[in-house]
Amino acid sequence: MKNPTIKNVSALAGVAPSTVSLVINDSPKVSRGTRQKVLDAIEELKYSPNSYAASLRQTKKNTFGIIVPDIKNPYYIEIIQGLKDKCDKYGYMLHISETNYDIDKEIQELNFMKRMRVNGYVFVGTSNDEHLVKEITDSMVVFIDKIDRTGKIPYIVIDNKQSIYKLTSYLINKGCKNIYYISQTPNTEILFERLAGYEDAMLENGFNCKKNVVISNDLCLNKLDAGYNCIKNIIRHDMPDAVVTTSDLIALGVLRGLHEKNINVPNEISVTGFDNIDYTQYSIPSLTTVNQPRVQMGEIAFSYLVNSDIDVSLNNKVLLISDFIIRESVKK
Amino acid sequence: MKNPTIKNVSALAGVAPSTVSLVINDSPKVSRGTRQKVLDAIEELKYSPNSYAASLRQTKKNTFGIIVPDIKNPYYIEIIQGLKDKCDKYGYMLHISETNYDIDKEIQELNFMKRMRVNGYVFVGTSNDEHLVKEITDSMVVFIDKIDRTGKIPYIVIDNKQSIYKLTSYLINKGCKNIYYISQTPNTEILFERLAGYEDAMLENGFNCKKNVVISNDLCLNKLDAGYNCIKNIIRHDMPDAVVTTSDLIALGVLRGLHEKNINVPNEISVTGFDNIDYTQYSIPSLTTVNQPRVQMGEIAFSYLVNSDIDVSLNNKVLLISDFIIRESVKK
DNA sequence: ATGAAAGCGCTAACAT
DNA sequence: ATGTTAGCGCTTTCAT
Repeated sequence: MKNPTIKNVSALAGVAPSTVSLVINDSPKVSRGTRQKVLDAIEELKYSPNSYAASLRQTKKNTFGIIVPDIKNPYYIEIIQGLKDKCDKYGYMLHISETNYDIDKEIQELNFMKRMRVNGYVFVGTSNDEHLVKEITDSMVVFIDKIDRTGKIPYIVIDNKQSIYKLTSYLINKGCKNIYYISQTPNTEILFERLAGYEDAMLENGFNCKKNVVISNDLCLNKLDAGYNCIKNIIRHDMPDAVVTTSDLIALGVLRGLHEKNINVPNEISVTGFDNIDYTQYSIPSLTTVNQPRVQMGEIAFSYLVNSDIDVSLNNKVLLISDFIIRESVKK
Repeated sequence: MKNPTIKNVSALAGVAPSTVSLVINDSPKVSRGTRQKVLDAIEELKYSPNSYAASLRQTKKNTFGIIVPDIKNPYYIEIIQGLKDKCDKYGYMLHISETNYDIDKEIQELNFMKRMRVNGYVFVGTSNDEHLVKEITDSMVVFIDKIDRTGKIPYIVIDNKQSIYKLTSYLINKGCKNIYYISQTPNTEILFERLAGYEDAMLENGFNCKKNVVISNDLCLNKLDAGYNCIKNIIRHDMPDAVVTTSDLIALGVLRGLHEKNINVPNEISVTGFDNIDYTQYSIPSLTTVNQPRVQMGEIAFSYLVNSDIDVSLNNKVLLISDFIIRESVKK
C-alpha cells in the first residue's frame, strides 16, 4: 500500500481510528492486547503518521524557530545546538533560518515561519528590522546577543562593554599603548557597547582611541578575509602594539595577515578575539578571547520559550558571566 | 482576531474561500479588482496561510531532508548551504538533521522526516545503517561523499582513492619516506578508498605503510583534538617526515601538536588535510589539502531530487574533479 | 472569473 | 477500554 492512513491501520487491526491514534501517542488507556494488534498492523503496512494532519488538528504550540545571520560562523552553530538539543529532548520542532545579514531574506524566512505556525522565536545577533519583530506579537520572542529596549522581550547577553573594557585594560597593563580596535560596522547595541568598553579603557589611560577601523557590513560573511585585509591596511602606515577585535574569525584573519608580514604575535603585536570558538585553542598562536557561553545561551532561550507565561517585564535580561581567556596571542 | 483563517478573509473581502486560495497562490485567473479586495482583507486581518492545512490537502512533493553526521564541521555546512540555497530558490522546504554518528539519533531523525512526508533524502558521509536507507523505497535518495553498491542510489563523490594517491605520491616526490596516515576508523567505502590510495603510493615506492594510525570512532566529533593527540603519540616514538590526514580538522590539530613540540612545518614535517574548508588558507602554516567542491555537491544533489524520475540505474555515479591545493604545510 | 461542496488524515469530545 | 463523529484550514473539482 502506497500511503497508508490511520484508517487503513484501524481496518487491518480491527479497531477504531481513534484507538490507533491513542496507540501512536502512547496513551496508557489502551489494553495490552489491542495495542499489540495495532502495532502489528502499523508494522505490516509500514505506516507513518502524517504530521501535517496531526498538527492541523491539534493546533499545538510545539514549534520554535531560530534566526541567525550566518550559519557558517561556528559561534552561531553552537547557540543553535544548545537550543536544538533541548528541542529534540522535549519533543519540540525547530526551524533554523539564516538571513545572511539580508533584510529581504529575513522577511522571507519570517513569513515562512508564520505559515509553519511557529510559536516561539529566537533572534540571534542583528535583526536588521526591529519593525519585523514587533509584528510577532502573538508569539514568544527571545533575543540572544541582542538587546531589547522596549522591556518586553527577554534577552540573553554577556556584559559586552565590561568584557572588552577588562580585556583592553589588561593589554594596557601589559604595556600596550597603540591599541587598534577592529569591528564590523557597529550597528547594534551590542557592538556599541563593545566599542564603548574599548574607548573607556583607552581614555582612562589617556590613550588615543580614534584609531579604530571598521569593516563594512557586506564583509560580515567573510570575517576571516575582513580581518586579514584590515590589518594589512593598518600596518601599511602604522605599527600597533595590540589589536582588539570583535570576533574570533576577524582575529584569526589578523593573525594570518601579521604572519605573512613576519610580524610576531605576541612579541611584536598582541591580538584578541571574541566568542571563544573551539578552534581558538588550536590556532597558532592560540587566541586570547572573550568567552561567550553559547550552548548555555541556547538552552536558556529554550526555557524562556517553553515558559512563555513568565512575566518578562519584571526580569527581561539575562546577563551571563563572561571571562576572557588568556592564551598565547597576547604579551605575557 | 487571533488566528484568522481563509474563511475570515473571504468573509471580509466578500468572496469565496476558493477565490482567496487562488490569490494566495498567485493564480492568474482572478480579476484585478477581486485580487485587491482580497489582498486588503489579508493585510487587515494579518492573515497568514496555515501550511499544515495546505500541505495536508495537496500531498505535495516539495519537502527534502538532508542527514549529516556533524553540523559543526564546516565541511558539512557548505554542502547543506548548496542544497538549501537551491531549495529556497525553487520553493522547496528542507529539513536538516544531525546524527552525531549515532545510529539511534539517525533512526529518530528519519522517523521524524517520514512523518513530515519528506520526499527526497540526501545522506552525507556515513550512514551507520544501510538497512535504514533501504526502507526508504518510496522516496528519492541521494548520497554525497558516500558510495552505493546496489546501483540504485545516485551518489556524488570525488575520486577519493586517486586524490590521496596523488597527494602521497607528491610527498614522496619531494623526498618524504616515513609518511604517516591519520584517519578516523575506516568504516565506509570512502575511507577505505582513501586508505588504498595512500597504500598504493607507498607500496609502489617500496615504503612501509603499516604505520598508519587510526582514531577511534567516538572521537569523530572532536577531530581537532583527535589529530592533536594522535600526532603527540606518534612523535613520542618516531619522527615522520610527512603526515597525510583524512580531514582538515585532524590536520589542524596535528599542526597545533607539532607547534607545541617546536617541530617546524613544513621544514621538518609536511602535513596535509582533506576537504579544503575555508579556514585552511588562513591557518599558520596554510594547509595543503584535497579540495571537495562542497557547495556544488549540494547543488547536484538538488537536481537529482527534483528530477526524481531519471533512470538512476544507467548513471548513478557523479564523479567530481578534485584537485589538491598546494599551500605552505608541505615541503617545497 | 467566481462560488459551492467535498475531503486530505488526523485528534478530541463524547458516547458506550 | 473502545467506537462514533465532527471538524482543524486548506485546495480542488465541478458548477455557474
